[in-house]
Amino acid sequence: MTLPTKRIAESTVRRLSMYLRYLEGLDAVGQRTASSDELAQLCGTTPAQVRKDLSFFGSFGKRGLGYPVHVLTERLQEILGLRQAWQVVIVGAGKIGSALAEYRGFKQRGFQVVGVYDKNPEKIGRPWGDAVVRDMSTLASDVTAHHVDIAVLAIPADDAQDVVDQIVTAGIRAILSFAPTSLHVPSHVAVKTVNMAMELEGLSYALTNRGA
Amino acid sequence: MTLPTKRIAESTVRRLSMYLRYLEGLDAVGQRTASSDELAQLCGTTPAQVRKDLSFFGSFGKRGLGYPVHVLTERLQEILGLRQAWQVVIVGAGKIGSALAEYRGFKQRGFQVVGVYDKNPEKIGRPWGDAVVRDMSTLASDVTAHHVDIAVLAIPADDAQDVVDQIVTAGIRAILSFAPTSLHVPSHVAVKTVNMAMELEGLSYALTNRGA
DNA sequence: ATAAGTTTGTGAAGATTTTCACAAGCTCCC
DNA sequence: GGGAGCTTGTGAAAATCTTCACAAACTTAT
Repeated sequence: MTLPTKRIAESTVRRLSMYLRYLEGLDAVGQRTASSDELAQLCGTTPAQVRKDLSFFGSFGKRGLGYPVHVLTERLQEILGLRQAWQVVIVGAGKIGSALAEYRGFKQRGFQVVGVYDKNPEKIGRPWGDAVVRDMSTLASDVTAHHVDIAVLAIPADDAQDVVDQIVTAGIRAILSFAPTSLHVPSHVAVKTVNMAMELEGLSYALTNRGA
Repeated sequence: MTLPTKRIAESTVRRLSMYLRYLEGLDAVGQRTASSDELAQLCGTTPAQVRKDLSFFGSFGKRGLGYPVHVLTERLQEILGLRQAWQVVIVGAGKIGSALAEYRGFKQRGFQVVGVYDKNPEKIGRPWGDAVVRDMSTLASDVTAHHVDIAVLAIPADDAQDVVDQIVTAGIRAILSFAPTSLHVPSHVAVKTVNMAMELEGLSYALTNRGA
């Protein structure tokens, strides 16, 4: 069904995700079609970029009219793999993991939190959202037993690689890390890192060198 | 002092930030020099990339030896604008803002939280870290009065553009947004957006299309 | 002092991503 | 039904970013 002949750039996938967000909004208010120009303005990109991105996956639009909102919404969900449920564990029962689990769009889009883990004895056993914080020592075996797809790492940088090695061995397939460190994984495991310090430092750079 | 003749790519700046993180670590344990190869392995990039990135700002290394850790650390801090204090406000007194303010590297690198804002009357006036949550209606005037440099937005997508417009008018120069929406600002304002949903969807895409 | 062994700095080549530009196709109105 | 007016889809061009490859320069050993 989804058969992009070439490898799709990460930047393209990020934009697809953004198109989807706005298309869902347009669909909700009953708008039937949207042009590449309209999508581009909403997403802060260019019409040509929108058309090119979508063209990798087929031709959905009608010339003279634009793209059918509802159809394209479903197609993007399919392309992005959002029409199925993913099993997610959150590692680190702190503020970040909590913020993520709280975010309504999270569950809505098929990301099911099946476990929360921490190594701090004071946190283990405590209720946490719908779940209970479990001992990190059971993480690896749980990942294997429940076929967990994605692990969200919200733990200190120094602990991150060790946990990654464990869950990779246990069969994890994707990792979203908030630890400010680079992670080494085999090539079949997908990794994204969100590094807040890096973003802030990017702003600091921009403020410092704005004239140049 | 810092005079990169060309515009520096955002990806380069992100890597500089990462080099700095590891260099600080090496410096702390007393290592005197580091080769491009060592830095590349730590950061998950290539030696050529490291050398190219650093070469934009001058030649810091010694052939046959590598880069002087301490000198390069200071130079990168300077380049990234981290040898001065930035005034930061956090908008939205929720989990994300709290996680950020809690992060020790935050203050350590010169990002001073001078105010936390929320529009929820139940939160206004409550203690929050070292500060007290203030009414969002005072945000704009505070930004102007205290020459705030950076605003961290941890609020719902629907509220984001409105707040952005206010603080831009009030003189903000940089924004780090966690709201899952694109923001429109004049070109003299720097913006970074961290979109967790987008990252997760990127992983979903990778899981779905891993074979291709 | 010399030779052997490293490692930087950097033009040039290569790869990737974005933008351009326009033919082809669709709608709507008269 | 035909023409005016939009909008897509897409090769090709342009821009951007990464990798290559090697001379130059430094260290260390002898």
